Amino acid sequence: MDDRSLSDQPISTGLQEPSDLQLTDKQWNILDAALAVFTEKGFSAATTSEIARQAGVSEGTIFRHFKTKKDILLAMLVPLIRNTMGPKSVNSLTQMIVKNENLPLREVLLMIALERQEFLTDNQALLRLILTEAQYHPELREVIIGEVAYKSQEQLIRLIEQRQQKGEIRQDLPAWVLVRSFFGMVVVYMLSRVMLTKREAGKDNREEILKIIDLFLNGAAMEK
Amino acid sequence: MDDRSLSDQPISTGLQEPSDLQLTDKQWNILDAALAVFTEKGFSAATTSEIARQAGVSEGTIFRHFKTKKDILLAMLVPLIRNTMGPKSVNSLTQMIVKNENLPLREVLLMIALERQEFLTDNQALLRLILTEAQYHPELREVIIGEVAYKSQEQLIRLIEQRQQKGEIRQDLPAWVLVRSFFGMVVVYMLSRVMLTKREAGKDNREEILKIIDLFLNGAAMEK
Amino acid sequence: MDDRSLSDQPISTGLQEPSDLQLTDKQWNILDAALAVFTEKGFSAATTSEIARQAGVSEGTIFRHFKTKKDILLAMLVPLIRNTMGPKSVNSLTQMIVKNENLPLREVLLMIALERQEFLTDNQALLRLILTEAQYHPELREVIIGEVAYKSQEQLIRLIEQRQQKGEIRQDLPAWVLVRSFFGMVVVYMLSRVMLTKREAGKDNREEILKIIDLFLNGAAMEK
Amino acid sequence: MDDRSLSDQPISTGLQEPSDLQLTDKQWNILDAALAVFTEKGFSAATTSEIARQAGVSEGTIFRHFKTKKDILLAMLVPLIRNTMGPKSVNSLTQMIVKNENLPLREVLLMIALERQEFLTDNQALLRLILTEAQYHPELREVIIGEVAYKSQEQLIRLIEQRQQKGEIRQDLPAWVLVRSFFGMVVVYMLSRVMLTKREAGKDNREEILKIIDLFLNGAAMEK
DNA sequence: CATGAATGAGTGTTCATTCAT
DNA sequence: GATGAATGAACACTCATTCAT
Repeated sequence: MDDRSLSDQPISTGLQEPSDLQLTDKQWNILDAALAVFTEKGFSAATTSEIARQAGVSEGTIFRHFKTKKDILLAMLVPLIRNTMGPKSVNSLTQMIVKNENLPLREVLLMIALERQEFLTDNQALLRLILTEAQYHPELREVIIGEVAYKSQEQLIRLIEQRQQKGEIRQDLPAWVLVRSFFGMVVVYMLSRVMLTKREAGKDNREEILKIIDLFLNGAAMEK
Repeated sequence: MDDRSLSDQPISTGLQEPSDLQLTDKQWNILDAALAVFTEKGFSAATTSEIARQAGVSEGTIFRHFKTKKDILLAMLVPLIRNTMGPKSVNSLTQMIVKNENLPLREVLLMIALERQEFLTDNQALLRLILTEAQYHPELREVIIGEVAYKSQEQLIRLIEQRQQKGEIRQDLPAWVLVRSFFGMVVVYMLSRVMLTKREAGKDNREEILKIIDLFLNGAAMEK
Repeated sequence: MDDRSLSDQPISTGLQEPSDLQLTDKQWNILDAALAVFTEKGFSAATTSEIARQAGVSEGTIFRHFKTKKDILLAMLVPLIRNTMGPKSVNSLTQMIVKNENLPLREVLLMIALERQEFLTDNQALLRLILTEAQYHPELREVIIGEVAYKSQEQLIRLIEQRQQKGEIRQDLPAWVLVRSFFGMVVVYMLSRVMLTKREAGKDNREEILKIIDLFLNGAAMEK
Repeated sequence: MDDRSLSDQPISTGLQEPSDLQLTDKQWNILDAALAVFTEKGFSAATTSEIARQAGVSEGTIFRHFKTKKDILLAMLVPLIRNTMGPKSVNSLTQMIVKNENLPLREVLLMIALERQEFLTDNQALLRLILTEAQYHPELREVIIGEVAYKSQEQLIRLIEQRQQKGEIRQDLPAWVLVRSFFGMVVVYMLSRVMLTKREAGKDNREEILKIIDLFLNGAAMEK
């Protein structure tokens, strides 16, 4: 599975409908090529000529549609985040939370974790690009925080508060502490899995995730 | 607070003693300037001419001391990680763990978290550079994993296993799950604090960290 | 007489028809300038910036057409040798030999010598460049030997063997000894003429060449 | 046999006696290294730092003794030619001519050719350097012509005229035509031997040279 | 006198951007 | 609108030459 092509990536479906964003076929070709080249080399080491070649257009054409190289990056990433990655993340969270209001929290957290894991695996290269370039392009940083981080956190906070009201969850800790902690536990586990191991991606790690959820719910201390 | 200059950064103290690494004053100047420029622009977008200007030397001088631009990066980062960042992290962990064997775990975890927080705050820009460039330079990746990540994790695992034997900590979860989870909770909290807020760095957040530790030890679930 | 510009040089007529070699005007300009600069300074001391200036193009343009400086040299010299210098030499020899089968050898040798002299005079600077750079570029060396030296020698051997069969020429010496010797006599005479004297090129030296041919045919020894 | 080191080369013996030329040990080291580097890379592609390294001195020292890189070249080549190569060539010719006044010309020419061949073989790289750089440095050109070419030719002319007076050699051709022709025959034979073949240097080619001398003396034409 | 670190102009080469066609 | 040749400033890197020690 090639996670470098917008057309093959789950995340890119939003862009496949050009009318959505008033993008012509040609512009879409360019952004698709840009995604591939930027993710492989990084923004700075990528060249517009390679993007042009991969897009099957001339270099001149690129600059007819996008004023600068930076514009290509932002024109590609910002809508991707705003229209696809953000909504997709938020909606899937919302649905899982709403649909499963009566499921044990443990089950819901597992679903969320597995879904996040799939997302991270499928979009590894893209996420790496986004996080790297966010350092140098504040526009990007703001979109990520505003459209993905903040909104996702909101949904998780909703979940936690829901369960706090139900009495399933401690009420003496602010919801955001619980949310960020859970997120941190899961993400660090996933990253270490991706970075440190060569285990094939398919291997089922549901058991390991369940251990983390158990830890989150019941704590590390010996039960009194 | 300028966290871009080696001379102002705690982490760089190891390098400030040139004899340690056989670095001349001039070489040190260059690496100091390189840190500033690489940190600001990233490796690829940084130019040797700007490094030269900031170091107050000619461009030729840079290449008398370092064969390529990439060599500058690695000559700066690898010793920094290997000789300073790594040992510093590992030793402070080791000491805190050994010295406080009889302190409640909660206290030890607080000390560790606060110390990590200080480290992260003081070396923010440097850490960002290291993690970004680790993507493109496997040498760097290996040093980080080998000299910092792996060794630090080992110390924390020692701590957890010590407390498991004492019966303070559950024994039905592998130590590494506990370690990575705690690490994830704390780091994501700190990162969100750094990225999302404008609160001045000085503000005491001991209370918040204690909440996270409470969560880690006692879990999110309502006590039965 | 400017023997440094392709456009003024007989040898370059083949290149002046760009279609022959798929060379655009601009590429031809660059190669023309390259010939001038390489000839004047030698390959190593010539700079691409001077070639650009003389070609009336920007330095970037040069590298759009030729990947490296060495490529410029070879793109200029190899076709010149292969398509122009080589065929021209070989064909004119062949024609002189075939057309004048019944002329006395003395007359044929004179024609050949005069033609070689004209060639050498017209292409002095170019020949000097080729022979100099052949030391450092084996590709060039091979082309010269294969396309000019070997093929020209073959024609002369044909002539000699033809005359040996007719009984005009001694048969107790191998043809190649006769050929290389004649060639050596003539070339050294011409080089010394070019290098050592200030006589204008136009001066008729037919008498002197005839003496050399006489020597070649009849030997230096007093007739018995 | 390393023909790149002055100390191993017949030609360099003249320079081994520093007092001859007021050269200190250090200067001699530099020139020795310069010879090696210049012959390998050519003047332009050679670097002063490599010369310094091979000479075992610092780069600064080089420029204390020789104002510019070009000065090194000329300081090395000009005395080499003037004091060693020239005299050696001329003297050996003179001796062979004077000592063997009564030997058949054929024998004398053979001795001369063999001696020239040895010289050329022993000093191949040096000769290539000299001829190449003579193009760009008129000082060099003048020394070669004045100290070697002209003086050597004079000796050969003396030989020829001696034999003309004895009635061994035709008197209807100017001596210089005979000399240059003989020289051309022999040199082109030797060059083609060096350039075109891989036969080991040691192989005896006395027979082939004798054929050339036979040709020179008796001519190519069938004897009437 | 010797050193070698420092220099800075210059090298071949790249690349984002422009613009005539 | 699309092209791709042309640009020229910038790039990483080199090297003959200088000069403080």
